[in-house]
Amino acid sequence: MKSEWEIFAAYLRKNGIRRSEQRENVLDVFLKTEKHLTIEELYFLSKKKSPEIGYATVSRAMKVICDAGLAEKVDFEDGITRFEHKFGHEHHDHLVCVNCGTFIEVRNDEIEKLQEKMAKSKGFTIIRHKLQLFGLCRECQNK
Amino acid sequence: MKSEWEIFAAYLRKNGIRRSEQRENVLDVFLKTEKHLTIEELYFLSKKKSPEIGYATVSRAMKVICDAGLAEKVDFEDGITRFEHKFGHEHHDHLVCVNCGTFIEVRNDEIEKLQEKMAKSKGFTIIRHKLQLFGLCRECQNK
DNA sequence: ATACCTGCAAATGTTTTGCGACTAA
DNA sequence: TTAGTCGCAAAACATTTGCAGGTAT
Repeated sequence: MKSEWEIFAAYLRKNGIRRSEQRENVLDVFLKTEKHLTIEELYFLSKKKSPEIGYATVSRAMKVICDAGLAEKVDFEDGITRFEHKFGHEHHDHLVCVNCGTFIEVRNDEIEKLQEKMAKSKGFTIIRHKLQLFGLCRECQNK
Repeated sequence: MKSEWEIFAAYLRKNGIRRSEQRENVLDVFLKTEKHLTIEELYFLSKKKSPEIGYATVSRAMKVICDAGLAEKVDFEDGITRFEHKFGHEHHDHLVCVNCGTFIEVRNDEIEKLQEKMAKSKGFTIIRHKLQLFGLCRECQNK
């Protein structure tokens, strides 16, 4: 199985995109952090390796990384875009706590099947979907 | 059963918010349009009744209208916020065509139940949820 | 050499906020 | 009278784009 880096290299080659230290540092930071990072967080973490890096470069790097299929944007409706790992992670939905902001990734095949069925009955072909459950996590309920 | 206007009036009274022609015109436009309107659309439509109205006033009015439980923000990930009717409309999900932008409102009780179950198993209490299925509608598939 | 890439600053695009004037209650 | 509202312009906010100089291939 190909690693993220191999996929990235192949994507760059195929699209005539050059290698660059900054972009690779952004990817490295992204891959090493098992958390949904914002561009701002990626920016500050990348600064440790590339102190001169600009916000725009991080933004551009994440676009390439998303296009390469390694990352995906997530929007929890708080106005900030986060990125989650895509490669090697099967599709999942999110349970988001509206109080503390923590979230859990969940998956339910039965729901996925029903979605497919529902779309088909309306003549739609689903390309992707987004299911977010907003509520209170166990801890926040007990406060 | 209370009408939207009665609910609105009650909400204003309860929260010490005054009546205003502009706000009522925005609400009137919103209620009379069975479509997911953007602030910009609401702004232009409201201008017909209140030519001097400002964008900010429409934005502020929609906030009050949402708070009163009559409208709800919808985000189809195209960067523009739309508003849909909430009062007297039961919860539903959206099937959105990524090609032409049209959408259908759908509802599936079985999915709702499974969501509840899934959340409960993780200790979450759901307050609201959002399910969006992005794909191609019948017409766009045949092109 | 030639595109691609970079950091910076400026631009973008949508929505919100500050302000002095206005007005409903 | 007085606190909520208004329209306008400016601010806010996250992200993107233009540009002139730098760099991988």
